[in-house]
Amino acid sequence: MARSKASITDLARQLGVSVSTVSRALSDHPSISEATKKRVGKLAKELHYQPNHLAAGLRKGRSNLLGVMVPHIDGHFFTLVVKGIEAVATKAGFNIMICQSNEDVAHERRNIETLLSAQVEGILVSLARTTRDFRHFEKVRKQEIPLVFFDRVLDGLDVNAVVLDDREGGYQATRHLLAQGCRRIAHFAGPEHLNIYKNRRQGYVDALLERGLPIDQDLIFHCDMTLEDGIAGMEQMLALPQPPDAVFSASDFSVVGALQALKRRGLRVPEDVALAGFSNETFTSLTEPMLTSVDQRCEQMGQSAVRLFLEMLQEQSSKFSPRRIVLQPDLLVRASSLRQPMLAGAEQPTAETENP
Amino acid sequence: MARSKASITDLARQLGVSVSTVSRALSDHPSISEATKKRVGKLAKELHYQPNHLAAGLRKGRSNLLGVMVPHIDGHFFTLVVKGIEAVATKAGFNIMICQSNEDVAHERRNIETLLSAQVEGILVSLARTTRDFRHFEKVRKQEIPLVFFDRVLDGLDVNAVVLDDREGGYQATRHLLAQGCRRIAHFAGPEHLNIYKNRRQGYVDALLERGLPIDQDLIFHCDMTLEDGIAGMEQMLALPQPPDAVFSASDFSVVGALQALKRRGLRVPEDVALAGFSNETFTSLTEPMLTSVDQRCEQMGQSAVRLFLEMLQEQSSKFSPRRIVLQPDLLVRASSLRQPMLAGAEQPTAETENP
DNA sequence: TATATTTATGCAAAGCTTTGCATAAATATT
DNA sequence: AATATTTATGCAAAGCTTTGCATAAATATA
Repeated sequence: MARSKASITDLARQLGVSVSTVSRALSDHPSISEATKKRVGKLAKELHYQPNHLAAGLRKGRSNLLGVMVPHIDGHFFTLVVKGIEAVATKAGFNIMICQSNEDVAHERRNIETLLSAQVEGILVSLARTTRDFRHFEKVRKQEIPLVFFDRVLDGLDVNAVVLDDREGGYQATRHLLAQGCRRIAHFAGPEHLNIYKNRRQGYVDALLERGLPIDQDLIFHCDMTLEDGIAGMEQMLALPQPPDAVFSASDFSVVGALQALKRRGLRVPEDVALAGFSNETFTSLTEPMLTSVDQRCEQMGQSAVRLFLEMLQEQSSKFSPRRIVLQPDLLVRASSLRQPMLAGAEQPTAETENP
Repeated sequence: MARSKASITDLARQLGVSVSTVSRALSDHPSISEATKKRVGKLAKELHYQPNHLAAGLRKGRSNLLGVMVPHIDGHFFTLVVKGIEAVATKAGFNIMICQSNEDVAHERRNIETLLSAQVEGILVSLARTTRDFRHFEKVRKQEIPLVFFDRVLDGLDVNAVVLDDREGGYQATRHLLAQGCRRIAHFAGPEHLNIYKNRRQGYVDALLERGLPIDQDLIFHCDMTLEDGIAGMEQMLALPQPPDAVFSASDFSVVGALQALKRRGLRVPEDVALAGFSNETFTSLTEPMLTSVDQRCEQMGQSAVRLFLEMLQEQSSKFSPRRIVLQPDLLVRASSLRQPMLAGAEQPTAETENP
């Protein structure tokens, strides 16, 4: 019947009261009598009244929108981050508007425009791989809109960010392998211009040095972290006069490659070569043996990003002290690296096994 | 300097022209002189003017927002669908607002409210597992807002939807196994109240019957499709007096379980038992052997859903003829089911190998 | 030169809410 | 009974754009 959209004005007219009364009644304002509140509520339901957020947002200067930009939605990591973002944002009364940069700066620029136009109250962003230029974020700052980076940030930039302690992840994984008795530990390293890979390698190096072990460049294999790269890397390692007894890979994909290469050669994991990866991808629990990996706290990263945004919102943008939240990785020890049976439930391999 | 937000009014004042002129200049209206357009454009850039979509949307009655609701964002399938949605929606000038129902009807109801309040111009939704009641969608229809379901739809409901032909997927997979010479084909079936699983099983049944083979209930294992279920199912099958020579599982997860169980027993895949799964999960290309699986055309599903929405938008909601788009699955043949070496590039196993 | 046409701009309303201030009615205070 | 207080409601502006209609200026036509 009633073709569409009833507005607050319609309600007012039908009830013979003013629009302000209706507005206040709907938002449960104390100076409206219970009686009218009920009448208004009843009619609202009957007419399927739907508050118009656009109008309200316009008037109040608040959109209740939170913009999110990721390089791409697919893939394990960003998906989970977005899940975390959605959860917290929703709870705080925000709707999230999502877009992908497709790893492309031009896209990124355009998306920022769009988000700003949509009057988002904040922007959470993980940079495209190629982004080096930051002018498009200037505008955001000019408009004093809270901006939070997550995972991918340019080093040295004084911005709000939540990142994983990748170095620590690499460090823990390597230390764990050492604790398992491995002494020639190889590393599959990713593109060094991405800080995440640089840091993971640094953790690996730190752990070895701490133990007084040399850094053997032959044991470091640089690649793009694909499964195929993993196979190639493993084969290269096995061809060495003194092959490694463990591999810490900066990616789960390449560690699967290593696993396949080893199996093909009839070598046993972890007895002959122990394996550890990074990211805790779904499939790490599906291989045989299951793969030890470093969990990146994806959901928590999303949650922290939103919380940071909410805090900034509180502070009225007056205090301008960029914070950086560093999340601690979580080493998940599984069969691929377990040479010495552990006590049940022990997921922190470091502390107690520290001394030789 | 200029603390924040310049509006069209500010531009008008500073230029000594009216707001309407500025508005038209910005939208490149033909009746504005090039000269003023340039002046306006210049100042707009200087002041970092940002059009306010809320205000524009309010005035035009168009929000350029498209609502999307999925049961959960994580996981292979929905992630890819969302990716597809985002791509097409963005191209059509829409921003997407995303929310999760967490497989919970109450959540779903609330989300619908939120999306409607946000004045979305359409809603794409995949139902929560538990949804049986549809009153919350009534409101959407009342407001004549285009509503498109994808993947999960209640049967018999006369709504716009884009779904996969799950029966065909099961049918093709089974037919392929038959063509590979398998004759005792087991099936791991999912919860029957979900039409996707029911249909996949139906495809399996149809293929067998077509070939004149009996449906052996001992060969059908009902479960929740986890990896563990797959192990259990496989072991149960192997204990039969006459074990199967192939398994078609309605999920990739349980087929990995089957693979593990087989390996543990020292049985070869595909020589002793051929395997095929469903969903083309990432890890299907990471196992050894790689797993044959049915691709669900996730991205295409998202794209189709948006296109359907756009069409409805065109038709002014006058013509009310719910359409249903049925996507054809794509059987990806990999080593786990390949007993007879195929010609390179042949991904359709049916047609040419039809007759015994 | 007066009239018709074109070109460029302005006025003001509308879209839906929210909200400060004012007002009317009802109740409490003396 | 007159005044003060409380309670409930209304008026009108504001938030930023868009747009139909009107108008002024400039150009073309007769």
